[in-house]
Amino acid sequence: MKLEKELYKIFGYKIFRPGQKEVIESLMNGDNVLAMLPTGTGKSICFQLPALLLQGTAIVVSPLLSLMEDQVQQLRSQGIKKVAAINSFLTFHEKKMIVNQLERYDIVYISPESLMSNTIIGALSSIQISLFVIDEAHCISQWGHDFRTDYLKLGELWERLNQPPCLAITATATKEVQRDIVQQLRLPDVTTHVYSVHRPNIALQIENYSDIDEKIINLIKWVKKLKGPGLIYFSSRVWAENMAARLQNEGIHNVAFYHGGLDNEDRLLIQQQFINGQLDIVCCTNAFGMGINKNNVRYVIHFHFPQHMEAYIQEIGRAGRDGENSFALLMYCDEDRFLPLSLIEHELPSRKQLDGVKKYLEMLAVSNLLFTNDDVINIQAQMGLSEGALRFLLFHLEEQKVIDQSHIKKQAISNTINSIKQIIENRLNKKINKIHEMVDFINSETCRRMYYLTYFDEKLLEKPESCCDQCGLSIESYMNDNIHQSNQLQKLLPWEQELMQIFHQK
DNA sequence: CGTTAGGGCGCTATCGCCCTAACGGTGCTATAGT
Repeated sequence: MKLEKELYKIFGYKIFRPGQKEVIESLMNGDNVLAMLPTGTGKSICFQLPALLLQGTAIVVSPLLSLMEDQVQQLRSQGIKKVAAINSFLTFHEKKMIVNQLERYDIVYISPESLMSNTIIGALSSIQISLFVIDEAHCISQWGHDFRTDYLKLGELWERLNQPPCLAITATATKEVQRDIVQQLRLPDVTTHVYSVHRPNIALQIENYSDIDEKIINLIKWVKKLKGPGLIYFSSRVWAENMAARLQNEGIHNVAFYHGGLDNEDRLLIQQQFINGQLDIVCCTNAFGMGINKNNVRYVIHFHFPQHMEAYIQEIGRAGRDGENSFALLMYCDEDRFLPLSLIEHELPSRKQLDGVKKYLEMLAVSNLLFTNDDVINIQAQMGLSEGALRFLLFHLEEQKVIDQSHIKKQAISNTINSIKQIIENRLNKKINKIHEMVDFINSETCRRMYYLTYFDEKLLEKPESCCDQCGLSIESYMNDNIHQSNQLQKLLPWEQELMQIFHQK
């Protein structure tokens, strides 16, 4: 079959981008596939095209509501109508309508949380599933182990659905994350199509500052000089908001902030304004990024450094998708090291909270009481657990069968709590290690590009002309032309300026 | 680490100061009925 012909007929593209055809052919062949394709190479085509060609319904697990809505809308605008997203935007009635006739759809987008509902699983069991797709599959590894544990149940579900061809697709995953994805999904055989994370058109720079005030002053300097549009990453919401205001006070226009605390409407608005070019700069937390399809982002600044190399690569990778020269700047000062450590520690239940849970469960068990929804609420309130931590806890209590169909196994409580403590400790160690890797990268004195490629088990084959601060790069090409000129003029004395103007005839 | 919220205290205080503890980032869901 001529895949190119179908590609043209359905999507209007004449040729495949690197990797797309290979992935599609493997899927059409019935293989399970792990694919890592660079950002901006049209990852969704990899499953959309075979989903439309194959018999049955493709299930696409997607991490964000906005991603699902985006893709459904895009497909519909291309005349592909048999697509749907099952999520909380739907009314009960709408949801029921779709679930009752799932087989009529070619592609159904769904969150891992919705996917775990018994109604949905029941409906899925009775239809033919063409593909089981995990979009942004690094979420399994990055989020599944902590605050979105439903990601860890996908493997079991896939088995229950009789193992239809599975595609796990992402832009950024180390070898270790790739292994984790395959293991969590319980894929017995997998065909991997892994392409380079190398982004030659993004120049890398890291700067050290003695304290936070110096950093703020320099951020303002950089932002005034750099050619936009740009993204500035912070690791707290308050910082993102305050610096957006500060930049506006400095006379920089079209700046907004974005973080998970905004309501859906505002988030959508800012995304749209940034994509449409009405905003030049977004000060954001790591909430901003996935699903932002903007080609011409010229720079990404990290005011705070991300928690691991993968996140760094993901975030700087939002620059220069059009292939034009772009700039990634990381601003570091020593006191930054403590924030991520403390974030991590509050993420999972503490030992004290776990001891409290243990007491609570033993009390229920002694009285021969069932574990009800009220108990979930009580535990969360009494121990002061975040929602993420609570879900982490429930996931492991259920997985280790301390709580099984509302029954509590008294003999297992103590051991399980201990083993959860162990899991948390391992998890913390891993994450702290990742932060150290990040700080090592920042403090290293070798080529930045070679360093991160090595981290992803790749070799630097060809060094771009404008590489990194260690290899030397000419910053001028990333500057805002107008401001660059006026800065030069400002340094001149008035009579020099006049002379300049005469000679340049401006 | 830095910021902030909240409690205690002084002893002219429905105020102002100081100290301490807590927090800091990512997202999904809701199974009924006019």
